[in-house]
Amino acid sequence: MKVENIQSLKKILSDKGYKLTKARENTFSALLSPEPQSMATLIEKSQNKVDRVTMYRNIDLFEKLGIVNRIYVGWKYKLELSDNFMDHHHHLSCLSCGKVIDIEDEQHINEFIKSVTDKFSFTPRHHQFEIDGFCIVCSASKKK
Amino acid sequence: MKVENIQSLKKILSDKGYKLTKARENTFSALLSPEPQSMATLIEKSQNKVDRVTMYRNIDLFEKLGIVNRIYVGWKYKLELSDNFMDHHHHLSCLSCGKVIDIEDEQHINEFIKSVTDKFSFTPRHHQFEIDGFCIVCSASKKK
DNA sequence: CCCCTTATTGCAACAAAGTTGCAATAAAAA
DNA sequence: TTTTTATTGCAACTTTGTTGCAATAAGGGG
Repeated sequence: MKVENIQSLKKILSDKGYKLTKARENTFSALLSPEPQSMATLIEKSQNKVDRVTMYRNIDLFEKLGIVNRIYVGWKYKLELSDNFMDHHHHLSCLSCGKVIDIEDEQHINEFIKSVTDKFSFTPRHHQFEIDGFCIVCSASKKK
Repeated sequence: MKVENIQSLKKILSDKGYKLTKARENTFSALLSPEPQSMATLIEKSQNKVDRVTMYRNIDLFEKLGIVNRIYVGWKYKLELSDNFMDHHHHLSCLSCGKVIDIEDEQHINEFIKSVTDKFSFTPRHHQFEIDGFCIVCSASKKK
């Protein structure tokens, strides 16, 4: 469900009976970024182009259409354009200082996902694997 | 970091220089439940025993101490008492209708976790594995 | 190209969720 | 019991997300 440009966005929308509007084009533009972004950031980037409420509604729609992923980092969620068939985020998150460490390694994971989704006839869009705990620094220190 | 009773709660707190207070006892009581609960539920359960703000502060503290886990289900987080060494939640979440399907199967996962956390000298507290996509019903239907 | 239908937008108003500063209070240590 | 220091509750505020509705703009059909 990767969106390459405005035309492919239009196709995805119209296939489901939705319209391509200026607000949706701008929503899409705001999403272009190498990093996942918070809702607040998207809203700010689109100041006086897209209304706050419309932004919420379109992000919801995009998510249902598989155009964007909502991922959790620490306590908050962020948004990003879907990229490949299966986007993913694997990280370690420190409960104390909030540091986030990204991890790679997919092999085991991919088999696991396939076996599970097949079992429920579930169509995966993206996945997220988070381990919460304490980083090497915070494991040692006493308070805070 | 499992808390068995008020005495073990007191020990965990005082070991780090925190005090055991009535508010914290009540926060702990509210957390007792077979199911993860939302912040709103905890606040409501403790009506006129613990102030809203204090509840937020103590839940934050408990999380840092590893007494509670914050888990994401669909779009919102819920809270639960830590139970074992490694709590976990694995589920499929439908982006369209919001249905959540729990999955078990740990084997691959556990090795994976160990290899990764060892590598970063990270002390795991709990983990969560979520696959977002479309359930068998929503994969078929056209809109919404 | 214009008209018509219907989805979509922006606005205003509201509801929910989370945060901050501070004076009063209650643990725990002495 | 007194003293010290963390913790609480309150009030006020910020941020985040939602709802209803009238005005507007896509896009399909003639």
